[in-house]
Amino acid sequence: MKEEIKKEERSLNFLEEIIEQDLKSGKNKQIVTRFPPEPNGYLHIGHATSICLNFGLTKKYGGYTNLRFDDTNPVTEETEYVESIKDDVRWLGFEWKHELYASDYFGKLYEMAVTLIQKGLAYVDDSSSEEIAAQKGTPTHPGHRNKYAERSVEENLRLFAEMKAGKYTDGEKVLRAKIDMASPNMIMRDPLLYRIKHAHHHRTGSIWCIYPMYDMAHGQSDSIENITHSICTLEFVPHRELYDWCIEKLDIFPSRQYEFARRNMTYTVMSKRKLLQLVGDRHVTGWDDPRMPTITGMRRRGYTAASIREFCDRVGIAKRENMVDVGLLEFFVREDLNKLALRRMVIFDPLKIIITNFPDRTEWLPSENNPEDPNGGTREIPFSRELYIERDDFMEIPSKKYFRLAPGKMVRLKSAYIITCDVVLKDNDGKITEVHCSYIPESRSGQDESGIQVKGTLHWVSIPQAIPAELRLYDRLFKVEDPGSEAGDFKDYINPDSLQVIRTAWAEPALQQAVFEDRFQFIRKGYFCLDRDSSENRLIFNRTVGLKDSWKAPINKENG
RNA sequence: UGACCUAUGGUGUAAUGGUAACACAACUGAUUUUGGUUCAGUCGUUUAUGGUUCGAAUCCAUAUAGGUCAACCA
Repeated sequence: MKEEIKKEERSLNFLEEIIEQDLKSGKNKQIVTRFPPEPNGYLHIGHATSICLNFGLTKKYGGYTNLRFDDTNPVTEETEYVESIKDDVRWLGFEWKHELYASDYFGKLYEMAVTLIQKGLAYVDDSSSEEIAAQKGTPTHPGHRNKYAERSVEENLRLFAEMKAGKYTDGEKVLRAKIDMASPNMIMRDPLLYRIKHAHHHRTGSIWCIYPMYDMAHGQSDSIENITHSICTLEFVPHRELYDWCIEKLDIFPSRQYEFARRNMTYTVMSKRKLLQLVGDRHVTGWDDPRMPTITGMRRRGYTAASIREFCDRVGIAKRENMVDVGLLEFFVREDLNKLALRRMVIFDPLKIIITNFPDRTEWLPSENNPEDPNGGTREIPFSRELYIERDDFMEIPSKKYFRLAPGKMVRLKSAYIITCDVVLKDNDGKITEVHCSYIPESRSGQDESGIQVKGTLHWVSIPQAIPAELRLYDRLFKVEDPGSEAGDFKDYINPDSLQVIRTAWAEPALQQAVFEDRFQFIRKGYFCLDRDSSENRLIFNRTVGLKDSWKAPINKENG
């Protein structure tokens, strides 16, 4: 019985366990987390994991999550990114309690630095960055202090004030914590706290010319906001010692840092630097290129927010390095889209069919919008003498398990009639130009009295009413699972066929009414959405993901 | 010749000293007016070696492998 109860519950991840303990022990009355992006790039699927984690935790346990921009480096940060990040978080379906900026705390952080100086725990160093690096030692050899570490509190106070006042040039002086130059943790070897940058800041303008480093800003900001659980990725593990040191020495609210492993995914790259290169070198059309692992790219490609959330929740988090198969992400989109996508018929590569015994008129046939949705309703689709089917849905000499059209064989046209192939017409090169078929009038969909059972059902469009559309078929951006770990430049592994454009596909007329919010399943082909490049008289669809395809063509490779 | 983090099916994540499990993938079969969906089933897992224990994926030791740290980035 105990086992049955256990099965019902989803097991807790390590952060949920910590939180439940903290709540139970009374250490925290409510949970406060933050999502702390640096506004210097666009959010990607890895950030989505962090967003879902941070917001999900406070939603589950009560409390709230702040959106805090970690904007302590004015030279790389821009307002453009702030807006895109807010837009992406909102689109994902989360609401932050407060919109905050580390730059909001520049005054307080300055005061904290002064406090450290007064306690003899920080000093102004005139060394160059090269000198500081050299004095730092190596992981296996301790570093050593220089003469600047001996400066008096008064002198440090004066110099730091002068740094703030703009008396010195960039790089001339820095403020360092006075901790331990022999620490086995390199981060603790008198880390830099403040540096001089005469640069325009996207929010504070030119008020400041000194800016705090990450370690002087992040934990302190957490503390100011009473963040209870400060969740970050594994590369910050060594920083935790310094994070705790600052909190202890400054005697401020004890936020605690916890680390989880960042999310990696096959056939893509996730680092901002690499993503920026792809955009900068024009390997993709922009941050929102549907092949990008960015939130905005995935959104344009047709991914739903719900599917991304589901992906993040069900893949889970832990502390070990991971490489999630992109197929898992695709599974969650298909799962969501299958429930809500409107079924439509589109011919990618047309083959003309003449129904020789069908009169010269148009018959409108109802077809369900979504077999998974009982309330989905139907639409009318035109049927006529001249139709298009997919070229690869016909084979002159069919292989054994070919269910589709072939000479003398019967197939059902989806929502219409059963047809038989009678004659195949070819041009001088032997290419099939046209196939003549006859239909079985009693086999009309929904009122079939023919009694004929066919193995295959094809999608089709009526030529006179067909509307042209451009299709953009996306494939993985890279040819290898982990481009970052391959020899040479990761860009050498870009998949040259990651975008296949079909200039003119033929769509059923209902697609003329497509709007951006619509999600479609082009029957037997895949899930599609309208691209924002579309215009009044030009429809462009992005393939979000193909349908799962268990059909293996025996001879010719096929089915894009 | 350092410190820290991590090792569970092909992938991701559980099992919190008591029968190694879930999802994806793969493979069978059934259903199907989408070779989709759905349903049923199959496949396959504790890095190694010692130790503690009635009992170890779990605790301990050693080894091995992978990752992180020597930015005036975050």
